[in-house]
Amino acid sequence: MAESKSKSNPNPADAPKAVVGRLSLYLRELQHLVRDGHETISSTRLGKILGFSDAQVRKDLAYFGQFGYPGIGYRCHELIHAIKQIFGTDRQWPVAIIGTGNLGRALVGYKGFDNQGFKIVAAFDIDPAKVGGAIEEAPIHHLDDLERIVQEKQIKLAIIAVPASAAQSVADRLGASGIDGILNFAPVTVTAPPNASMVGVDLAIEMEQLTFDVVKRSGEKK
Amino acid sequence: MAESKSKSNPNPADAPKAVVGRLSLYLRELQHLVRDGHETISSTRLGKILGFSDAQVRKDLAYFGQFGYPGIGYRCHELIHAIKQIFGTDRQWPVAIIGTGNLGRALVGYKGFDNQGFKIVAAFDIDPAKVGGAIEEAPIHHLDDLERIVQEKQIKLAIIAVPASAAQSVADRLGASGIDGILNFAPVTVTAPPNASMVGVDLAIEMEQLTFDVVKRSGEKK
DNA sequence: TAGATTGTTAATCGATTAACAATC
DNA sequence: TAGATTGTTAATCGATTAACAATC
Repeated sequence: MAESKSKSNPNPADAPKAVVGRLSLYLRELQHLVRDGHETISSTRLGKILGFSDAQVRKDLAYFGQFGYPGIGYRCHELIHAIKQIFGTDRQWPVAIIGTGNLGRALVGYKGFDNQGFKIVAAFDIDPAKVGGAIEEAPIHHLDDLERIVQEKQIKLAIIAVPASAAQSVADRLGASGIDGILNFAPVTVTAPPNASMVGVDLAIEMEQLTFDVVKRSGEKK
Repeated sequence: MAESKSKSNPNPADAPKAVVGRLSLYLRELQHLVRDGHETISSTRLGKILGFSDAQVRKDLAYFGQFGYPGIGYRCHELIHAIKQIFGTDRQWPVAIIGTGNLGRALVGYKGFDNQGFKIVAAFDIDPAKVGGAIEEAPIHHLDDLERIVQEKQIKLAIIAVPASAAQSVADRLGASGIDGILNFAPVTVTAPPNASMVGVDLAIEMEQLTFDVVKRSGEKK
């Protein structure tokens, strides 16, 4: 019954996936702009850099609030702060990683996570030779200790970097441990546990998207 | 003037990006289905597994041809073959990787690439201590030898795994060397060289997409 | 034949773009 | 004030869904 919002005030939760994806690109670009000494940026310029229209930039941001100044544009620092709040990355999230093969180890050491608000605080494996060790600062625990460590360290996010065959069962265990979000690198369709969100990244699929474009071009140019 | 195609025959090159993305998911799922012994699959079942409608599956595939059998569904093997042809991954693509840090090394060893038609045949770095070595089977060359090796090994695809600050200049050099497609892991906006396609993967951005969902949910549930 | 399922058309839905009054 | 630029509405464009004749 507390229905008082102005009619034309899109709700952030209604933002389409595509908009949220671009929001990340805006944030990344704004951070580069600040490093280059820019105080403000217009929707036209920001769009040009990223290959979007000025209208799209403004519309996208309008889902989340009114951040701009007519005649001026957007103040970079201010907008960065606002977007980080939207993503929840104005604070640091402790993250668990499951699987310490090539990819898992590389992800633990990936500096881009730290910079953007993610800190990998624990790794898990089932190989007794690895358990007890550590990668960078993160201790490697046995997967059987997942629930305990997740509780102790208040971990809400996890990264799956195990073979495809193990991915679903790991996802289920993560759900049972109370994890809220899972980033899945295993190249397989995994059903998200109830109450958890999931994002999948398949590296071979990204390559396929590329070859499709390359093959398409070579067909046209012939 | 050889304009004889039936009017309702969508051109593969017209397929929206979203459709091509799902095509990769269909391929991946079909491969799993074959491994599980399935001969055929209906659009309804395939859609259900991936969370799409039956109509969407059929419409997506229709961009590329008529692959189904009314009353039967799609023959898995046949459809896999057709999709691989569309992506050009019915043959093996030699791939170069630039940057042999944590991520670069992990990508060279990533088995998912081999399985899907990509073989990393050369790595590049500018660190004299690394040049001359090798990762798995791939020799590490100096970046200055890029053009020569690309020609010799007929490399068409490259992966950028260098720091953000170096990404654009590496992309430019790749373009100058005649590379057709670039998969960029550096967390920065990179402009594709003329005549080359580019796909970007930003791992921190994928995590952000996840936290957005997690934050959204926690807001709703309160 | 009856049942299953496709490919395609038309209807619906959603996202992007264009335009402009309001604002600094 | 004149110039720049926003937020928002309406118009356009594109993608998804529903429905169904055709087919096995």
